[in-house]
Parts: sequence; C-alpha cells; structure tokens
Amino acid sequence: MSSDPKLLEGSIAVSQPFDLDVCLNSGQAFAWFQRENAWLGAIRQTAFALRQEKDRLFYHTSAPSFPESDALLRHYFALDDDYEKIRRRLPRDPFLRSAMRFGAGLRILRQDPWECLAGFILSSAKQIVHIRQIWQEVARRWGMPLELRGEGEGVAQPPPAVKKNTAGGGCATWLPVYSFPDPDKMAVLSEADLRSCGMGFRAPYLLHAAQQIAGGEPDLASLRNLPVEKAREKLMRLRGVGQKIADCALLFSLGKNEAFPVDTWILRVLRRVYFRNKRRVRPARLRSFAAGHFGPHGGLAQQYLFHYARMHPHFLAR
DNA sequence: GCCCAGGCCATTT
DNA sequence: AAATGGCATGGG
Repeated sequence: MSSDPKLLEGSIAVSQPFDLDVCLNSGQAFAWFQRENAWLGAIRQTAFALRQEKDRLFYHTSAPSFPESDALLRHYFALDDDYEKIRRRLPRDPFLRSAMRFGAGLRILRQDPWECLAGFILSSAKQIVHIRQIWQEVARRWGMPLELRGEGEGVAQPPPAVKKNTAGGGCATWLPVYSFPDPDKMAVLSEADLRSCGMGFRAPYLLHAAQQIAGGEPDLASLRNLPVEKAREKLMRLRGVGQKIADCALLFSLGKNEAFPVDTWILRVLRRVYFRNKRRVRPARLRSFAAGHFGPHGGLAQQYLFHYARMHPHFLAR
C-alpha cells in the first residue's frame, strides 16, 4: 500500500507542451504498456508507473530517492527543453502546422541507445502492438524484475489517484515491470532463444547487434559525439540496420534532432502532401527534401507527421 | 484464410 | 541504379 516505506510516490509540475499518452503511444519506445489509467515501464533499471493529470506528472517508482526519480523523468521526457521555441523553428507549411496542433504535447524521448536500437531492429515489418509484445517477452525472460513496492511482493501498486479495482474488496493487481536485458546479457543467448519470443527473422539481427555492441563496436555512447553521417554509417554496419532504423536510433536516443526516419507512413505522407500525390518519388529524394524543408529539428516534425497519419488512416487511404 | 505490418538484404533487370 | 521477392509472426 502507499504506506509501504519502500514505495516512492511523487509528481512533477510540467510547464511545457507535454502529453504522456501521445509520447508513449507514438511508436518511439516499445517498453511501456498501459494498465488501467497508468503507463508501466522502466527507464533503464528503474521502474515507473506514470499518470498525467493536466500539467502534473504523477508517478510511482523503484527509484531510491526523489532527486533520482525526478532527474530520470526530466531527462527521459526532455522536460527541460523549450519546445515552444523549438516549434517556432519548424517551417510554417499548413499541413505540418495542423499536424502540430493535433499532436501538441508530443516530445522526442531520450531513450537508452541500446534499448532504442534493439526496439527498432524488432520493428521492421511489424505493427507497434506486436513489437511491444515481443519486447515484453524478452524483458520478462532475460531482464531484471523491478519491484515497484517492497521486496517479495512482485506486484506494483497503481500511481497516486488511480482508481483501484474494488471488486471483492481487493487491490488491483499490477503486472511486474522488467528491465530490458543489456547487450552483454543478450550476447550469450542463442538465436533460438530469441526466436522463441516470436521475433522471427529479426532474431539473428538482434543477436548480432548485441554481440557487436557487447564487444564495443560500435560503442553506442560515443556515437553521440560524432557527426550524424558518421554515426549513421557506424550503425548501418550492423546487419539488419538500414537507414531508417539507424535514423530512429539517432533521433530517439543519440540526440540527433535532424534525423528524419522515412518509414512507410512518412513515405505516404510526403508523397501525398508534399509531392502532390506523385507515385514513384523515391525515398532518397524524399529524404533530401525533408532535410532541407524541415531543418535541424526535422525529427520532431517527422513525429508530428507520423502521429497524425497513424491517427487518421483515412487520410492516406486510396 | 486472407492481408499487411515504423525494413532489410540478396538477387535480378 | 532501380525494381522485385523472401523473410517469421500475429493481429485485423
């Protein structure tokens, strides 16, 4: 219960455009799942249950202290970035502006590079719901169980103000949260281990990436300090990592705000809106257009477009 | 049963 | 260079 001294509850006042649901449901991170009114997941080795109410982010966490939980959340959601200012630097084209209005509160997460890369290796030719399922299975089997309350319970409590399931007088049951296994941990698994999580032909790619990264090549953390082209080139040396997956890792975990991943949704949006419905415009052309048009914060623009398209499937129909 | 999914790779034209 | 087909698996 909330009287458990091990359970840390807190909240953060957010004075920024911020919508938790949009951030965690926009296909950036696959580690979070919704239970009742809360999002459950982990930031590296720290479990959180999150719920937003207006301009306040409420949480329960396994973090040992408020300074640590506060810092983790502020960093992960980039709450100290000035998104009003960033949004003003995006182009004023009408379609982007309406996508920005629709997705107000969307932010680029600052994920762990390994987790982000692994998630997007799993993402190819998969729907987001299924990527989440595979992620959870991998985490459940080889990650660390993270207790949101005292040791031995294995059950997380809902965050503040979340309604409990009062049927039968019992508390709601919350699934335990697991961290995602490190490269070292994954590197010693077999391809069959990974395949048994349902990831199919992506298994050898993920295993190879884990082994490479565990061996220090590439050193993901150091990619942050390279120019985006060099960092992308290193990522693309990994089998199963093309430009799209590399750009996702660069944008969502390595601070490359100009990275503009072109996936099937963005492909269709750009062709339809910015190339007047022309078929046969090739991805390379779209990428160079996007780099020039959307500029140094193109990645955020890309997320607005992606989110808008995915929430308006009829818009791209036909 | 169909279809396709935040792709990538090897193989053909 | 640019267009295919194959790849595993599950959800709609």
